[in-house]
Amino acid sequence: MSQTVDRALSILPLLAEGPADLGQVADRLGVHKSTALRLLRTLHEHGLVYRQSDQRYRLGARLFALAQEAMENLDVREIAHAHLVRLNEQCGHTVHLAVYEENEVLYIDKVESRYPVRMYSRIGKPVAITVAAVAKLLLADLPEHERRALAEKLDYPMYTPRSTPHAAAFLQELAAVREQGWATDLGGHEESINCVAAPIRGADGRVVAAMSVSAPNVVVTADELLTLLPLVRRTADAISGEYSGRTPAEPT
Amino acid sequence: MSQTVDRALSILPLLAEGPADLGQVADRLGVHKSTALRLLRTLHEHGLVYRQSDQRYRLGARLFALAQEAMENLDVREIAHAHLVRLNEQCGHTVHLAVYEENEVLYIDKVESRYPVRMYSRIGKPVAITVAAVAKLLLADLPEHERRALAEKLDYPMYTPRSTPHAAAFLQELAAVREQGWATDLGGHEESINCVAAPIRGADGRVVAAMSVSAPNVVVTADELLTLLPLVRRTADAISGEYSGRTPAEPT
DNA sequence: AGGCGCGTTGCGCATCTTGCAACAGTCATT
DNA sequence: AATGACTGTTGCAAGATGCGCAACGCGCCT
Repeated sequence: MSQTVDRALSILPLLAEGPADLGQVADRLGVHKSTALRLLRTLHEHGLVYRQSDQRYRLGARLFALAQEAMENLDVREIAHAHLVRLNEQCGHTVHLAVYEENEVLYIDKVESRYPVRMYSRIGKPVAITVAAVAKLLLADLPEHERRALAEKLDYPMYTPRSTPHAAAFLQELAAVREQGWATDLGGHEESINCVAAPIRGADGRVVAAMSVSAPNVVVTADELLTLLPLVRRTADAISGEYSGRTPAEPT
Repeated sequence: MSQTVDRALSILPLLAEGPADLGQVADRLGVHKSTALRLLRTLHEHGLVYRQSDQRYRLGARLFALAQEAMENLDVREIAHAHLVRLNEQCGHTVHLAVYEENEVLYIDKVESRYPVRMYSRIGKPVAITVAAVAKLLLADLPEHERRALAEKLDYPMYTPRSTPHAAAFLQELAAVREQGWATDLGGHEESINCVAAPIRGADGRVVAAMSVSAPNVVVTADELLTLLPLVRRTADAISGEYSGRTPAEPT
């Protein structure tokens, strides 16, 4: 809506792919070099862009700081963290917390497994939305039309033979998840990794976040992991209670 | 330099403090509501800003994704990661990788301790620049005038009695670090936590990153931690060699 | 030396942004 | 139920602001 800002912001994803010099930026924006220069300068002043020694531009440090601050300010995250740690102490596996936002599901907290074999994931990284257990819970709670629209729009990459293959299957899965109130991912993303997840609800019953426990086959079988379901659900409910203000946590 | 972009970007740190509604944003920017609205819309389209259910604005998901991508593209990080993991396997403690950029030092990678007691830190979080071992190494390598200017400008918070108290002491410490080629932080940030750090150098000998091993007193004493110094330095040198192209790592 | 490529600057024109004023919802109050 | 206050939203005209051009400076390679 605002041309100048629009152009300036378009630089960011472009630089996310890797460093670029002034000419490249100007070209890919379709503007004159002098224009690109002024935009980059402004971005630079705000620390969103960094000029490395070879004069090329990279994304800057303030971006990390911003993302960090933003994350710390999420109320769910703050409330949930202690519960996640406790759950990790009890079962030892990797625990994740995720939220849905604008067609994406992303991890906003994580407690690492205490077993030597760990799964790869990073806070802030968008989740494999068609297969992850937490994603299923978050999407299952969207209003009907929004859910359908999103499902149609998504790609369905076959990470493994057990990945969700297409929109129809996904919507069916979401319906089931919505019914049962919990979700799993059994080798749908990485062949040897299973997850169990439960929803965290706000005062109005809407799902505001989802949490999961993940573990590789080599540590526990899928069946063994499923025995943790009650524990996971109890933890999620405890967080829900505290988040919606029903259970006043210990004062801070 | 570009007014519109400047204003738009000023919204981000503002929202980082917490959600705000249109009026608040307009006020703090000192512009008309309609102006603020258009800026927010543009930010929204790019996903940098999210509109939560109560209509207030928050920082958006794409910000995380961008920060994430930016991090993944740092060459040092990519090269170093395997080495950090190996070091962690050997000593079991928390391993950090940090870089300097525009007056800040920030962690760009981390391998968690395998001991139950862990220190708190997060990738992307700015480091306590006046006390952290990695910060000392990175700043010690700055050109004389820049180093001095920065030292004068910094705050020197007394996290503990052993924190660096003022610029003079800091500059002296940096000189020593520069000489010996490694650095420590013995309880300068958290009373019970010690770190040993070593520099990673590019082909031209400049310090491009720094890595450290950290452990709380309850796990190993400072003296015991210091016995790891040779190992840390060897790891750092290995990364330096690979980064500067001298040691061609296994092909990707 | 010469030429090429890149980043940088000043400037006039036109565009895009701005603030206004009026409108449309939503909620609380009377 | 009607009133008022509040917030977010739209169309518009005036002019400040960002735009591309062309020329310059600089380092690098031939």
